[in-house]
Amino acid sequence: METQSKVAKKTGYHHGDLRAQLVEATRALVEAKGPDHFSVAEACREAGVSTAAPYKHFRDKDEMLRAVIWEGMQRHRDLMLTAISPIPKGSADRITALGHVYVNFARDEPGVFRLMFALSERHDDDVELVECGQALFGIVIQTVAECFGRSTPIETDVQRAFMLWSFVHGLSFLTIDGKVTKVGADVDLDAMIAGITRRVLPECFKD
Amino acid sequence: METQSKVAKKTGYHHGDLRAQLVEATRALVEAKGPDHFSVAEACREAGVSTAAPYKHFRDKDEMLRAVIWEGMQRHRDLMLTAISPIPKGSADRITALGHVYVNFARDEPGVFRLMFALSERHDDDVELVECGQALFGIVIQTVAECFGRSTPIETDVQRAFMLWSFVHGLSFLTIDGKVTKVGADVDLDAMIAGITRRVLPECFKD
DNA sequence: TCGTAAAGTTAGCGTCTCTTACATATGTTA
DNA sequence: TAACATATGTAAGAGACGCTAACTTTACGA
Repeated sequence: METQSKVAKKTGYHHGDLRAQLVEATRALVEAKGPDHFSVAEACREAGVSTAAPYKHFRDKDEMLRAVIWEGMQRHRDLMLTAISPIPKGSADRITALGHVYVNFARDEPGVFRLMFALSERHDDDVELVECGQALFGIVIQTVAECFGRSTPIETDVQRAFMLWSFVHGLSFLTIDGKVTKVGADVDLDAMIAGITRRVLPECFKD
Repeated sequence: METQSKVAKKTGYHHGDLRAQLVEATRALVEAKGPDHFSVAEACREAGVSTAAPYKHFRDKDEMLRAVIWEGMQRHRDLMLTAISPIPKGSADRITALGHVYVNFARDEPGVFRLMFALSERHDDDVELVECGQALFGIVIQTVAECFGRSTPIETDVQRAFMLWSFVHGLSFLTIDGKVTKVGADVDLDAMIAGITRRVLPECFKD
């Protein structure tokens, strides 16, 4: 991840990189006020330009949000790959590591997380984003397959991966929506993820 | 097209029940255009009244949405209770039945479902809604406890209930966001729910 | 029958998105 | 340095929306 606003060299009239600056402002606003309370005008104020400036870099508001989504997906993918890289292939620890990254990302960047998944109806036609999402799920499938000693996944691997995905996805939403605390139960996220991994991939825990 | 509300009797100047008519119009618009593309003005057009009329019945736009959320929660709860009532207490079938109701509700009313859970940040202070959500989760906890022959749930029941909730919650979102089809795998929702129930409550399947 | 409150209306303010027309800075070419 | 092309920025405004204020119509009980 780049620290755009710092790198950006303002040359007086021209910004060094207004596009990046606007994306960063958008991301910050989405986090601060929620995905549906973001306004282009406010992002402009933040970046110190007029309200028309963004339209030299983005077609419309949705394209600004898509840029934020795209960067978020890249970050998410990098975090996942980084998390599993030191763990030996075939280990179920890789699965729990992926689960932690998933939930942590949601907790750290709830606004972007929502944008990436919950509010993506209007971004379905963006091929790049759809492919990015598929790649993300592909990592999970691959990791599950490796737990069973397969280099190419079979159907049951996909099913198990989807089960795991559903679980951490739901857990993420319940967490960022405050349902965890609001429900009276004190939920241990780590134990939760470990528990579900053990239940979905019991064969990998026969030690 | 006029929304023919069931109760509303138009008496010329006054509506019979504009409030109910507006809630229904709001619900329909939320379903049709998504929770964040709903506008008060459009609901007014739909109901055939001026744009100022809603403010005699609702404090603001959010309160209109909250009314939709509240009705949705009531519907959701009724569906759950109806689904488990014919199934004997203690049967794990009750759990799968609850899971089906959950996912089906999300699939049938994705807009309201999103509103109820994903976008409830601003509605957290509404005590009535929070209690309604707690009651909903309470049903699941109670049903899990019954599977173990307990009438009052213990901590592990809560943990298991939360696991199940996380799963169907995530499954619901992935379904309505089209991730199920977009991911290449053909996912059988029924098998998915049955599978997770069996994994989270294995003791109940020792037949 | 009259007075009042409830439930509508119109008019309008401020804000938002996004477009159009125009202005300014920079690099290249001569 | 002059002139031009390109990239970038500004100013002004159309149209939609949320919401408020003040006025009007209707229902209903004293």
